[in-house]
Amino acid sequence: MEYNFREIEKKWHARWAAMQTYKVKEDETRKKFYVLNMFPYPSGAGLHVGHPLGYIASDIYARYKRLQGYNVLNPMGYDAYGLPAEQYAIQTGQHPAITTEANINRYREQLDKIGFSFDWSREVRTCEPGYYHWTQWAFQKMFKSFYSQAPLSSTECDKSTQKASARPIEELIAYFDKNGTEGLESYGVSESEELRFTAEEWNAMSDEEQQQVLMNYRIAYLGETMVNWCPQLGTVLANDEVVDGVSERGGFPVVQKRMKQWCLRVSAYAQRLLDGLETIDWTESLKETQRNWIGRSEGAEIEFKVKDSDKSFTIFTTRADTMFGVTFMVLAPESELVKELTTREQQSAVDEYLAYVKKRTERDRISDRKVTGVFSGSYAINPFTGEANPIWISEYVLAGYGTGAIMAVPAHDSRDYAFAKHFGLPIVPLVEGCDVSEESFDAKEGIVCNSPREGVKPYIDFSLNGLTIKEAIAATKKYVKEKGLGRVKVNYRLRDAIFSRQRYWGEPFPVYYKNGMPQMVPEECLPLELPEVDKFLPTETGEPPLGNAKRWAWDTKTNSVVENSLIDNESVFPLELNTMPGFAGSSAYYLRYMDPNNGEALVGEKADAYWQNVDLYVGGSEHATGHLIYSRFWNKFLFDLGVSCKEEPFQKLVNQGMIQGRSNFVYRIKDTNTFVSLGLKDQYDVTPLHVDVNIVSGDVLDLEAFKAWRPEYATAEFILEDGKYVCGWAVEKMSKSMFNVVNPDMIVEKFGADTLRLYEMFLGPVEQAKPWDTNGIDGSHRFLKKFWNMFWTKDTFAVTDDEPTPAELKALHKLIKKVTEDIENFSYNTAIPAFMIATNELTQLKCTKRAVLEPMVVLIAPFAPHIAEELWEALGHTTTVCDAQWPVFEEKYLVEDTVKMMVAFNGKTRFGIDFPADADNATIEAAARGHELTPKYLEGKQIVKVIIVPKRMINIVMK
RNA sequence: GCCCAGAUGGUGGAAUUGGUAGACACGAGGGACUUAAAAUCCCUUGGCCAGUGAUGGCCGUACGGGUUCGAUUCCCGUUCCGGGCACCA
Repeated sequence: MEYNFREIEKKWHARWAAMQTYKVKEDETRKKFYVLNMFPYPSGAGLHVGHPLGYIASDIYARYKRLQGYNVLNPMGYDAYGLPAEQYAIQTGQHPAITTEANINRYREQLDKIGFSFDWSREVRTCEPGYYHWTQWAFQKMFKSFYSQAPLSSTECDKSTQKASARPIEELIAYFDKNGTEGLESYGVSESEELRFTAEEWNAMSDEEQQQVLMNYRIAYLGETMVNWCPQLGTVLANDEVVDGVSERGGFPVVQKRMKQWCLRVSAYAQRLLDGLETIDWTESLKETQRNWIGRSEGAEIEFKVKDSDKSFTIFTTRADTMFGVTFMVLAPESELVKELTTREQQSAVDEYLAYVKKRTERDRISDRKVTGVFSGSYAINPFTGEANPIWISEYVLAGYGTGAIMAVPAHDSRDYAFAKHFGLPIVPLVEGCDVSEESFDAKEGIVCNSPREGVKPYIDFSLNGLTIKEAIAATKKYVKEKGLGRVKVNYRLRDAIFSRQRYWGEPFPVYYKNGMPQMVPEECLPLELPEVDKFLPTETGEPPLGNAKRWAWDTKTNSVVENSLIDNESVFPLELNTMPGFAGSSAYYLRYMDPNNGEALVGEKADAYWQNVDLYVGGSEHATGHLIYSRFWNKFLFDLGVSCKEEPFQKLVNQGMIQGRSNFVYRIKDTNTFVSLGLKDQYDVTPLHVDVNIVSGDVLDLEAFKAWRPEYATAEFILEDGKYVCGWAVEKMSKSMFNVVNPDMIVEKFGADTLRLYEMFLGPVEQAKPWDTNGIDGSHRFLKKFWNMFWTKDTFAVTDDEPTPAELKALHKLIKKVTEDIENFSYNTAIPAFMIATNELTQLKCTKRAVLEPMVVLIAPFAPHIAEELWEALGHTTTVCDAQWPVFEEKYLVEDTVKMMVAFNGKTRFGIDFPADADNATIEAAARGHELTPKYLEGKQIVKVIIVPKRMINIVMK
């Protein structure tokens, strides 16, 4: 019987669908296992062979766990909101929903061909109201929450034992009613800026004023901050969406702009996001990337008074030990202090500088890092030395980090050093023996000196001289705290996430505006559905695309969406025109899969308690500082609310490597239509041109297909070598423009899904980036044919019930051991060779025993499910192979026949003779010592020592 | 600049936690079958040297050292490639 993969695969796809083989239900009697892929954005280009890599890897694991008896959740869905569909809509007028739907259908068709064990009954799409209901709901919950280290009701003594958590905003309001902000800092309440008011002042505020104040504390808040504005995309972007100063999508320039936007107080969770990394099983490099992104730094905030003024300001430093080396101060240009501290004489110079800074884009700042700055005219008094230091303004200080102001210590900070050299400011070294004539000494090592300097009358009774830097940092912090000069502070690089996008194709905010203040659409009215618009571009007045919607106003009487024309700001109010960013919908989708059709909650308590969190998450590492931070934040928030029972959403994470394209080239002789083969190209002046890899086979060009490929090549002529045209090749990103995209459909059509699955796994470690090379696929296909042929003699099914021989059982159990270990370790690329070896061995043994072949079918089922099903059925089973039991490895079948003796002498190691395997170590050692069994070339030499090494080898060292 | 991960044949990659480096596959070469092709099967395939031959010897896991009877594996230094962060005070 021939291995007819086309029929087999078609048959089982139909049967799996009809039997709902992969549908799962919560089952208290079985242990759960949750496998998840990062859900795809359905792009118009469809899948290429790189996409399914992670899906195949996780599918193998899911099927394996299922065969081990676990109740496996393996869902799939679509991250359906996104820029490409909207850009396409702008160009063509086609509604993004239609484009997205079409793309999803195409994705589904392609995915189905590969034979995944997804439970499609749990499919989610982020753009469907039933789904984004819960995205909107979570946003509202964040609006209605604030964050603190301890409950505001807790007393002084139990504060430290309380947990940091999101809490209802009512708790904060009650506190303000009673205390104002008095004592608030001791609860560690997260805030945008530090506010001070009394209970009387609070109670005297108007409702709007109070709402304004609460924005300072809400986890989802409307904040006026510097944002990354991308004019070409017409929207703001989050930090992780900006790469090298240009937008991640499209590569358009990004400028800094002060705008009022919805933000999420991700920074409140910075410490928990950092701590949580210790509890999860991710790669070290990914954790490191997140640690860098969170960027914790411990330091001190120290207050500096302004000379001849009652003003003062605070700086942040991690080098409190360098207080005696401060020679000037620097403010960020965007700092509010600039206005306050600029003197009349310097006003015009400062204005000029601010204008210069404003017109520079992020990209300019990165590419052209020159030293710029301007003197403000004011001086600050160093609280340690009493010296007056000039206050400068420079773009090298960032407004968004620390306090937007620094103390400059040019001797020990390279940036301050460059600035001091450029503007001729003094440099005072503080470390014994350091040379600061050419560059600053930034290392945190050495012995402190000049603190205070000799001959300078110390302003305060304090000296750091003779201490190590570390000791000096600690001593200074302690002193600063005791004397009330400042406080110990931890800063994080992680910023709050900008949550508004000036776009159409995203979740609408369930928010309307009354007197300019945002109000939440009542929870029971969710979801607030995305309205229809005529145009997907911004309005003429520059409003976001939702400004084009005719029906986009909120009637508080009927609690419904009504025509804009009815807006009276009495009972009908304008709705929010921004939409949510891409990461909104992807931040909690793993929870929705647990209970996708629940109309009452994001996830029901029972479903959440059963599935808990994702055991194995597979996806690309490009989400390290985006999705994987946001969804950890989102989940922690839901954990605080009691919605999610686990603080970390993804226990183990595997990053699949990108599959790169392998491009092919033809070489055209300049100014001709003649193409020369690779080996002869150096004899001519040639231009390499990309050629479609689909008309090249084994680097040999199909000449007819090439002529037909493009009209201009119809008359092409060729200079061949050995009668063939050989193409050059290179590894590049897989992309349409390089003509190196390989479509999985074509592979499936030609070789079958099982071959594709096997080959993708065989290509190399899942985590590693590797080039796709279709040439090697024959090997995987040949293997499946061999595997199939073990079961058949001509057209009869050859499996017998005879007792297997020890050699056959050994081959089988070697395989069970290897495959089980390799799946657990995610190293499928080494499991597949084991199958090939076992198949060859058993074929040579002419093994047709059911006791051997049946477990083989189960072993291969995760990798090649279609062929496994077909053989399983042929073996007489009425249930699918998915209900089989994973074979159990038994050591007793693996006994080696012999034990080797290794002999080391004269600096070389040699293998000696074999002992019977059942000889025990002592016998072998005694025999070796007695010289009875040593080979003849060791005659007369003396045994120095005998070492027993793993694998039961005996190592004898001779002299 | 800082942090992380790497470097093995013509190619993708193996090597159980220090124990016969190059599994397995591709490619290449040779052969069998065939009118021919496809398919299938068999042999060779890291380099150098010796031998008619079975075979034997030397070198070899980016480079230079070290530890060890023994190092792709552990340690120190260097080079190169990839990834992350980067005026974050």
